[in-house]
Amino acid sequence: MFSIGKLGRAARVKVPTIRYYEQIGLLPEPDRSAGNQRLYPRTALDRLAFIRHARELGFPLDAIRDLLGLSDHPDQSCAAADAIARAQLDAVRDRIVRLKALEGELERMLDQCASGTISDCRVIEVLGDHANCAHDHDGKDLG
Amino acid sequence: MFSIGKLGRAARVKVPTIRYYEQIGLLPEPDRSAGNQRLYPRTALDRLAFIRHARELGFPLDAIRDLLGLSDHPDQSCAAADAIARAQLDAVRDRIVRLKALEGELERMLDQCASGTISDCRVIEVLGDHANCAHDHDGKDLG
DNA sequence: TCTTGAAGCTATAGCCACTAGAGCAATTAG
DNA sequence: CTAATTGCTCTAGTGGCTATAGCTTCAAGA
Repeated sequence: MFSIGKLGRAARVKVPTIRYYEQIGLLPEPDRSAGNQRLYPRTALDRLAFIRHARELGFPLDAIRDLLGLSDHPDQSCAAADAIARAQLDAVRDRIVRLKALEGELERMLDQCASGTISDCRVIEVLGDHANCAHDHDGKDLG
Repeated sequence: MFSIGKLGRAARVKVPTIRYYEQIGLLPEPDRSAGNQRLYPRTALDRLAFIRHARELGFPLDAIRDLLGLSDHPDQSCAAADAIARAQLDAVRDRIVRLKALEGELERMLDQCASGTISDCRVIEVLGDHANCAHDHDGKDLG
């Protein structure tokens, strides 16, 4: 049995994050010690490591909830898990495309800056006038 | 003079967002009509367009606040504006690198999925065991 | 056994940049 | 004049945590 701190170190997840996952129902409520402290079985480590790894791959917690549900039913088809991962891959690719457009725009803007005064600063000017831009940009990647 | 709705349409910014920008001090409080409705001068459109464009380029509102402050002082050096834009470019490049690593990991995971049952699903397995991974990933791009 | 410090507990608030909704007042088009 | 649209304020919610306050429990050393 692990304390929450040991579990957190083992899975490399911060203690408040574990409590948060419990609060939103991603981790089951564990038993408590006589002094009301959480005591986790070994299986909690697997589940938490799964969550952490999926988070590192950018899956939102809702998708992780689904994946955890699937992993509890080993006999079913993995088509659903595949679909979730594929959606995540699509989302990641989408963000890369948009960020590359932003990168190009910022590069262009900075290339034109002659480091003079604000009044002839291309950075400020470009920001003030969309017509200076090469692309459209839709601002959906501003986390 | 614009109503808030006309201003929003002109700058392509949603009305509640304009009120939010006012609330956090990014836009000055405008005069009101006899019936307490906001009335904006033409200059508000420039300022709002500037904000929207900077947001589309991924600048956080705090950086935009600084840029707006700079654009109000056209005689100063544009070095500060340049630095803000450069920091934003660095941040964008950083996110692209991390997202590409995630993309590769997800691709590998999906390539290995033979579409069988959950019990031999590589997607679930890879998520459960970090040792299957090619890279480290640090989970800092999960917005 | 006592003590001290680390680790645990709950509850609340904050982060970013909005978005949604309730319930009402003002304006505008027909 | 009426009905539709737009506006107003206020509150709460989003995602995924993180931080703080004020308390209790536990583990290790003297």
